[in-house]
Amino acid sequence: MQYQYQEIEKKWRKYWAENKTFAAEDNSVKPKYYVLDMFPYPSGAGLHVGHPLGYIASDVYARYKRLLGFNVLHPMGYDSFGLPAEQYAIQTGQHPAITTKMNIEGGVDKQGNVIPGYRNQLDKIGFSFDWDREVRTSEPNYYKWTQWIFKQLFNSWYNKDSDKAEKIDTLIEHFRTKGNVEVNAVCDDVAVFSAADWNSWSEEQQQKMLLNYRIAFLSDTWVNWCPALGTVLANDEIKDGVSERGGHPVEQKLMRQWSMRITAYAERLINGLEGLDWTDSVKDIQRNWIGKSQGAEVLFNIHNSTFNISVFTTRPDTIFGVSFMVLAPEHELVDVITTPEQKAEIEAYKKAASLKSERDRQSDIKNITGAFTGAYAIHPFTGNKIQIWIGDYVLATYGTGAVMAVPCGDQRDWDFAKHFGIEIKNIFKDKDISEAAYTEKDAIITDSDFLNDLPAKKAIKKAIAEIEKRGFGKGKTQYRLRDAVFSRQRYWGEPFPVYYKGDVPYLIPSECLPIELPEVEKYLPTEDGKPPLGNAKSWHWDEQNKKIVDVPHGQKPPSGVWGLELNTMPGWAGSSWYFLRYMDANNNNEFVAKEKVNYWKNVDLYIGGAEHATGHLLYARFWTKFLYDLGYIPFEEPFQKMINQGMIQGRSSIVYRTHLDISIVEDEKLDIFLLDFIKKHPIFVSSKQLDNSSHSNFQTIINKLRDKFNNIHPEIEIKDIKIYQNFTPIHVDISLVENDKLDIGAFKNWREEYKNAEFILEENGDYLCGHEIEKMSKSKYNVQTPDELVEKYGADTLRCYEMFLGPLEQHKPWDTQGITGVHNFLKKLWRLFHTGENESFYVDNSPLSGESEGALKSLHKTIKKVKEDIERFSFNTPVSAYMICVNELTAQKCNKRAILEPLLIILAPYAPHITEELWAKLGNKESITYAVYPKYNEAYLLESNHKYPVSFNGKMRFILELPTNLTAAEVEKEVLANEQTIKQLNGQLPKKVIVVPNKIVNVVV
RNA sequence: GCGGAUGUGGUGAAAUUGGUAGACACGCCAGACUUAGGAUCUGGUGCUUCACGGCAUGGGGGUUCGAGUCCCUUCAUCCGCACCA
Repeated sequence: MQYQYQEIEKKWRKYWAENKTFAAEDNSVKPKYYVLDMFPYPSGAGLHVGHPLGYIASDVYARYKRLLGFNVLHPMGYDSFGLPAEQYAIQTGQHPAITTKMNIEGGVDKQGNVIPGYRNQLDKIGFSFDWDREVRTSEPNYYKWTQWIFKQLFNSWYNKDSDKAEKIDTLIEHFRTKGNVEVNAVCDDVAVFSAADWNSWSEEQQQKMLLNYRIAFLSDTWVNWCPALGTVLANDEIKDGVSERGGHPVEQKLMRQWSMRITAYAERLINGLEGLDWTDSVKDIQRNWIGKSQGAEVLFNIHNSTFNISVFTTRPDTIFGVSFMVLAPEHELVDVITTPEQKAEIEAYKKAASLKSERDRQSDIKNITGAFTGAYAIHPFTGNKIQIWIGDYVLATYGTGAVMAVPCGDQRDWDFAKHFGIEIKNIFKDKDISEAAYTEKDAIITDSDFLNDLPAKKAIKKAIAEIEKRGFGKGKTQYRLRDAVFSRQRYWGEPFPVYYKGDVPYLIPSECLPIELPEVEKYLPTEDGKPPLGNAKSWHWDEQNKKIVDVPHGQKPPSGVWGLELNTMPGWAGSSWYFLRYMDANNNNEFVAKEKVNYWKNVDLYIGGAEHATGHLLYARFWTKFLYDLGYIPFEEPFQKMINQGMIQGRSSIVYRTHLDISIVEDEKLDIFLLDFIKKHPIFVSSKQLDNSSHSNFQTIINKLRDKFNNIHPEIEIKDIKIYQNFTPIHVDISLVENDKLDIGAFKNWREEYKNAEFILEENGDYLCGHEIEKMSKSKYNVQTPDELVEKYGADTLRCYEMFLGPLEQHKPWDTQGITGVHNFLKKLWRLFHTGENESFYVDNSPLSGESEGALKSLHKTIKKVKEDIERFSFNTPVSAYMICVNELTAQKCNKRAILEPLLIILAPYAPHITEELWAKLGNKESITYAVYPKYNEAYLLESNHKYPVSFNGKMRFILELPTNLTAAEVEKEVLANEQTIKQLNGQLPKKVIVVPNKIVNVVV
């Protein structure tokens, strides 16, 4: 009986779905294990073989854990809000909800394209997802809770004293009784106020003050505005100065926006990384992104002015080396301090700087520019007057937007000083600063009053202490991380549960959630530039009746009715907490029930791409810490262990096109026929013949085409005919190619213009394509879908092959050729169970006898190897181990149930369908999913002899088989007595003999 | 510039604590069986040499009886950050 993978796989997928085989238990005495894949965005293009790579690995692990007796949570869902569906909606008018649904469930889109549907594609691969827990971020019953979490963020502030988020009520109480004097909060700059002040304020004034403290807050901020997408973008959504999606330019714009005070968590986000089992690379990217630096904030008075300039420095020890100051051109004091004589120059510089885009400013770093304000600061220690400059190497958005320039210790300051001829004072003992600044921290400070003779480390401490003592500054930690902009001017996202009285935001009561996305006529901004929700008919809140009401455009709402928020939430809102929802996906009363989150806790294994390092992974950690602070969940880090799978690159096939080169006896009118003929007869040269124009086929084709041309145009006399020796590489659809061999017939039908193509072939008559490794994309015709492979080889083959390809984390090219090897392995496995007459199912049920020693050894070696490999997340090596085992058992003609049955269990995580089938054929009534992973027995692996490789000076010369129970001395004796040794020594005396028992022997001569 | 990762046959790769480099596959070569095969099976296959042997884990150096593995140095590719004071 043949291995009928199509039928088998269909049968078991049906069985699993009907029996809910993979449903996780919420109340179980079993230990829990939570395996999660990164949330996919369901795009219309569907999956290619790169996407399921991580899913297969996590599925193998999930199934493996079940065999070990764990209660495994392995869910899947969709991050279904997002730009592509909305862009499509703008183009076609189709509601993004419809597109999104189709992308998940399949169908035919408006342009007639068949959309395979994510779910259909996933199902074919045999994943053990618990589909009853599926979530979609764009479903109201999901985003209800995203809105609810937003409300918690709005209703919280960050208390630095307790170092956690607290309910805003505690803050209000504090304001009411004590004002804000003793409040130690992460907040915007606010003036001091008393309890009396607070109590005297109007509701509006109080609300506005609270916005300075809330963790979700509304403020006027400089945002990255992307005109092409019509929305603001977060820093992590911008790559190289353009939008990550679509590559559109981005500009800075001052807008009133929702933000999240993620900066409050900067320190905890850095510290929390320590205990995580993530790659150093992703941890570093996050540390880098948060960008912690420690130093001091120092105030410099301005000569003849009441103003002062605050600077942040990481090197307060070099304060005696300050020889000038530089402000960012946007610094608020620039206009105030500039002297009348310098006004013109400063204005010109400011203008020039403002015209430069962020990108130009970055790319133009070699060009040193700046202008002198004419003003002077007073050095706080020496009292010296120091020049104040402006320069665009100082960023307005970092620190205080001003620096104290120490040219001897900072290269940028040094360059600036050199360029403008400003004094460079050396405060480092015995260091030469004539060619460049000395930026190492190992120099001894000199010429610096109380810091003299101290190394940098000690001097920094002493300088800060002195600065604080004298009251013109303090030690400070600065972060590069910015608060995250949380509004998007788009339609397809979560609506905010917010309405406005004037410009003060108020929350919709929790019992009224979700606030569902309204219908709009078009998905573009309104004519007066408001976000798409401005097009909605019903988008006002009736406070009294607690419902959304219709207020016609241009009309003033009646009293008690207020406009709702027009922005929507960004993509990362829904994905920042989805892993919690899987624990309790259908709960209508809570975002997750306490007892469930207490049982499941955090994700144990998280698999996905490394590209989310600064976005999703940071935001999800932030929200997790926040929910922990408020006591909703019992852990602070969402993803304990993470593996970042590598990208699977495409392997493009290339054909080489050229054409005839004909010259005729001149007749201009006929040129058009000639060109047409040439165009209709493209010539493709097989890749190995490119340098071989002497190939007889070249002449054959020339002759053939000449005859053909003469037939059509006998009146035209050909002067010369040859093949143009310049070959254009063209991507050809990989479905027309197998093992680099082109299916010529299919190729001719692929494109109308190739119908009459001619081919210069290899000797054996094949057309061989060239190939290139590049990203999988439609335009390169190199996309390999899992569906095709499942069709051709089965899901088990695909699963094993994707794992077999190489280490999960590594980037690797897709090569379909190798898949047959894995397919053959499964066929061989099948044959082990079909040794009866006419290859019918047969296994030997009799107990093992002496001659099964080899089989036992093969089996137990494999049990051990596979277990160890999976546990260290080496997903590729177990496949080889299975192959070796099946090869050995085949050679031994083993058909014993006692051997084959455990083999099925250990293989089940990789090849679930075929193992279920054979497991059932063995007479088992329950799914193999919950079988017990076999214990490996060391005794079967013990050998009586060991084959010692015998080396001379480290070079292996021969193998000597000796009993394993010999001592090192006995082994040495045996080796030295061996005639091959005597031959190798050739009369020389061995200096030393190294014997590692049951490993190696090395003779030193 | 800073930080991280990766370099092993024609290809994907393996070698878990330093101990036979190239397991397992693909591809290729030869053979068997077939009307045929993109089916199945057997054997061979790092490079070099007629051979004994020699050379091989990006390059150079070191530690060691022994290095793909540890240390130093250098090169290449990829990723992240980049006037962050």
